[in-house]
Amino acid sequence: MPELAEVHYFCRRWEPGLRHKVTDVLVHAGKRVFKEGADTRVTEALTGRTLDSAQTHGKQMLFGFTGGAWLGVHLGMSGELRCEPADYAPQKHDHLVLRQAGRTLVFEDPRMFGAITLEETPSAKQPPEWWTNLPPRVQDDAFTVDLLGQISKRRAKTPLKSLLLIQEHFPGIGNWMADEVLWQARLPPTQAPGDLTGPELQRLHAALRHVCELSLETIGKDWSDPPVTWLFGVRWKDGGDCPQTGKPLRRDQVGGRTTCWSPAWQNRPKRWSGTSYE
DNA sequence: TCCTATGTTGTATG
DNA sequence: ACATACAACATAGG
Repeated sequence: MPELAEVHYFCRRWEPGLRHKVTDVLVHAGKRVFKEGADTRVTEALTGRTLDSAQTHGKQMLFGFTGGAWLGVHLGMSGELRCEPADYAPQKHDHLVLRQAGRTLVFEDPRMFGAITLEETPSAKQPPEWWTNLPPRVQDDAFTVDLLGQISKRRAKTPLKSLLLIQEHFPGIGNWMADEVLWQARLPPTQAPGDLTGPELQRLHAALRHVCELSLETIGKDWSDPPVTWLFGVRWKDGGDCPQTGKPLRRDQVGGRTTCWSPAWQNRPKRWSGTSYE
């Protein structure tokens, strides 16, 4: 499930635990989701500590605890965070469970493509370096059209769809959001980024911003659907029609990922070589 | 039974 | 060195 907006939603599931002490930690030790021995260190690091902060950056989450313990969470393909009653009985795929007096915070991940890291710093005000070194968010001021142009030049021939999935450049964009952005920007998924014109880069930038912001306000806030005018509502299975043209959507493999798009809508005007009206 | 899946990483290939 | 392609990971559901 989890892309930018879903990650934000799941992060908020743990917010009721803020300012409350962790009384007990239950771990499925040895599971692959735990990186660098986090499974053996997490109990001592978090028991008795208070959950102090919760934040997201793209698909990454960071939970800060008093005393400078930092739990990094990535949901992979099937991860979820939930807040359950204090007497909740952990299930098969609940690999990390934090007990508090009034509730139980749960990390569940059946497919185990997720990741849990644990790092200690001198204080709860000093996040780990990996966190402070993350690239600008798509929603940040630092994510400019100019930056998008630079990225597009550097990976000039990578299919646009594949480019948008590179977390180093577009943190939080996943398969459905990439399709949505391309559809809203009216650009074909196989488009070469290096050939994008100025106006097309502007459109791509605007669509990235819009899709991120609006999905955070809907899915990210309360799991409600984004506008029915989006591709989102019809992209999930075969047989859907383009909300703009009414014509059948196509599903192709692009860069190894299923890509839903509307050929008649996501096309570029023909141009004569050697002329430039942009 | 076979195919698909909202992700990432390591390896092979060009 | 660099970019791109693809298998692999583990599980559930259609």
